[in-house]
Amino acid sequence: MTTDGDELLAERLKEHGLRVTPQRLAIYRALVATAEHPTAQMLYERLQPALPSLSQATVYNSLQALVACGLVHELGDAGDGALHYDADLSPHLNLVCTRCHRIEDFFDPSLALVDSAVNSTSGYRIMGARLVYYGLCAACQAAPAGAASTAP
Amino acid sequence: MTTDGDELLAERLKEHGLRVTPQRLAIYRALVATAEHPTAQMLYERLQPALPSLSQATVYNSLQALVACGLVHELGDAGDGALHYDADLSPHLNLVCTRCHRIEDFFDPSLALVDSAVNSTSGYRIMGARLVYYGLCAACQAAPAGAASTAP
DNA sequence: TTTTGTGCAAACGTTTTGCAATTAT
DNA sequence: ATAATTGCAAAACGTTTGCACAAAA
Repeated sequence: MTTDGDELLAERLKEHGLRVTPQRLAIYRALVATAEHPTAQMLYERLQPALPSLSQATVYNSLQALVACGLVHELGDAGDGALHYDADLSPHLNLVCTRCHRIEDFFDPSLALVDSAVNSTSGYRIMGARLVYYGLCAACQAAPAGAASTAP
Repeated sequence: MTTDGDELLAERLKEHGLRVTPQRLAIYRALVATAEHPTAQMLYERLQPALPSLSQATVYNSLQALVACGLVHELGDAGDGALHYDADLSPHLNLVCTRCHRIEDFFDPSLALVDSAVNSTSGYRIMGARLVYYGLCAACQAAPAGAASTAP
C-alpha cells in the first residue's frame, strides 16, 4: 500500500473534482481515528480546539463531500435525531443501543453471503449498505434505569 | 389465524395500554396495503380524502405508537430526508434507489444466518433491525438522466 | 367519568443555503 | 487568476410539543 489515510483522501477528492482543504482533512482524520460513529455536531465540538474558526456548516458540507467520494458512510440516526458517520467501510453491521445511543460494529462471515446475494440477484448497482440491529447493549440490559456507561 | 390486520392492531395497542382510534386504524391499514414504504407526509396526503380532519401531528404520533407496539418498522430516510415506514415485519432487507428514492424489498435465506449470528453472539437484546443496500435500481441504471419510472 | 388521543399552531433541532471573504489549484 | 470552499447568519425542513376539545375506555 502506498496510500495512507491522507493520501487516499486527496486522491479521492481530486478524482471527484473536489479540493483538498484542511477542514476536510481534519474531519476525515477525526472520523478515521474514532470508533464512535460521531455526528456532525460531535465532530464540530471535537475539532473546535484544533480549528477554532471551523463552522458547523463546513462540517455538514464536508461530510457530504466525503460521503459523495465514498470515503465515509452515513449511518442514519441512533434514536437521537442526528446522522452518524463512519469511515470504516469494511462490510459490517452496526449494533445500535436504543437506550444509550451508542453504535458498535459487528462482523460475521454470514454478511458476505448476504452481500453476494444482493449483488447477484437484486438487479441494483450497489453503492453502499447500512445494516443495523436495534436493541439494548449488555450494559443497558444490566442497568435498571438510565445507567449506561456513556450517555443516558 | 384468527387475527386479521385490524384485530392484530387492536390487540397490540391494548397490550401496550394504547387506545384504538380510527386514525391509527387508517394509518395502519394504509401501511399494510402498500408496498411503497411511505413517509408520514405521504400517508397524510394519501389519507386526506378519507379523513379530511386528520392532522399531520396525528400521523407522526400514530406512527410512533405503531412503532412502539412493534407493528411497524421505521426504515430511516431514503435520501429524501424523511423517515419511511413499513408494516412488513418479515426479515428482509431494503433496496434503496438513491436516484428515485424508491424502496424495494429483498428476501434471501442468508438473512436468517445473519440474524442468528447477531442474536447469539452480539450480547445485545435485539428489538429490531434495518438492513439497507443503497444503489441504482434497474430503471435508473438504464435511464441516462432523471428518468426513473416513478419519482425523479 | 376519567384518561388518552386529536387537531391546530407554534416550537424545536438538525441540516441546508445565500453571500462575501478566503483559499486551493 | 479563477473557480471552489469557507464561515457566518438566516432559512428550511421534518418532526415534536402545548394546549383545549373530542373521544375511547
